Amino acid sequence: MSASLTRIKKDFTQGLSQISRFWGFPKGMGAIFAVLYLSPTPLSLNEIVRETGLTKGAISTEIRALARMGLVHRSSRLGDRKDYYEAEADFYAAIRSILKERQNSEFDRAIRSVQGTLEAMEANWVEDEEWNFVYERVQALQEFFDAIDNLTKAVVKLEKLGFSNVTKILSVLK
Amino acid sequence: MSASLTRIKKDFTQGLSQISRFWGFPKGMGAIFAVLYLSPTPLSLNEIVRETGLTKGAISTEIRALARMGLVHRSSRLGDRKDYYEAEADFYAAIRSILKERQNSEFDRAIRSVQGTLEAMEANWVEDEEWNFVYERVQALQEFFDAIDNLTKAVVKLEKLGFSNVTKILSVLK
DNA sequence: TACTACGTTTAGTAAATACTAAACGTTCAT
DNA sequence: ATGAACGTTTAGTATTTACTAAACGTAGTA
Repeated sequence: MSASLTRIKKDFTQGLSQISRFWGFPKGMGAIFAVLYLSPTPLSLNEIVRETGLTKGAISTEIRALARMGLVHRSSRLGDRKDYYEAEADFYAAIRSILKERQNSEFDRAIRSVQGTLEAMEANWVEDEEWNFVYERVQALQEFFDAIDNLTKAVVKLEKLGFSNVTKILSVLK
Repeated sequence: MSASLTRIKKDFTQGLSQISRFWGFPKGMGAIFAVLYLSPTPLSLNEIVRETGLTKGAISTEIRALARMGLVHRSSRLGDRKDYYEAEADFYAAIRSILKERQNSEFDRAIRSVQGTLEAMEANWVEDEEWNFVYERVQALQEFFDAIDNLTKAVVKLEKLGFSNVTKILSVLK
């Protein structure tokens, strides 16, 4: 591999690390994805260790998260005990996968607690100005969450969220 | 204020704190927003201190971030040195505001670094199989980022991203 | 002028998170 | 069976982030 290619890869990896951190993920996660994304062939765990400088343990746990999000895929070869990982190169597929994963997450638990607040108020109603105000506000938030939820569900259901769909959306929003 | 209303507010605040953390923000930020969101009247900094249990300093810095995102608004009253804060109740407006804010963020810097990688490769081209592969991958990522960027720009430009627009999008995606 | 009621900044602390090093269990080869 | 090459788990550490307490600057008030 040429010297400049090594440098290119390093820069790119650093860029993705920052993006990863921006979205609240460990920067190592971005680095792992970057290394896999730029590799023409699937890599073993130890190869990722070599490329990223992280330890096996860290990679083991973080790559599981990446796999759960559908950003990397694990595969194994016959007669080879190593696991191999490769990056998902279709980002639209990845988005759908991430949204799907999100459904089971802590986020939805919190959203359901808002729903719960609403139900608790209805079950034990108090006729009071402030009570009314609070109820309306909580209800508005819940409706907003519902809209978002429907949107993500629609996206997840698409067989393919491709370029064409994005442009379709863009045209509607014009 | 009735005892049960206090409890309702506390539960709700806790829920928003978790949602805040999920999105990578301090949980205090969610708590501050929740308190303002459920308050019929704008609150002063010291009132927020009382409601959240956080200190002035923390609230001062975090509320500035909230204001930058357009999630709260600061106002002042004549003959009153206190600042008053109220929550933005229109979440669609808030989303647009957040996306706008994002433009100047660390995220865009990182994205531009991907663009930079691409340009560096073009400026110093090497005819090589792996070089080609890497170039195509980086290019694909950059195109993806562009699509996202256009999407957010379109949303920001809408005079109002309301419920109706969301349903419009939903119908296109069907 | 000094005093008070503010919001902000700063310096230090507590808490959460990412990561390392090493022990562990499993599978396959000898 | 023993050992080597794996991925995983765990316990501890380093780093980052959120937060507190207190000093500070400013503007209005007496």
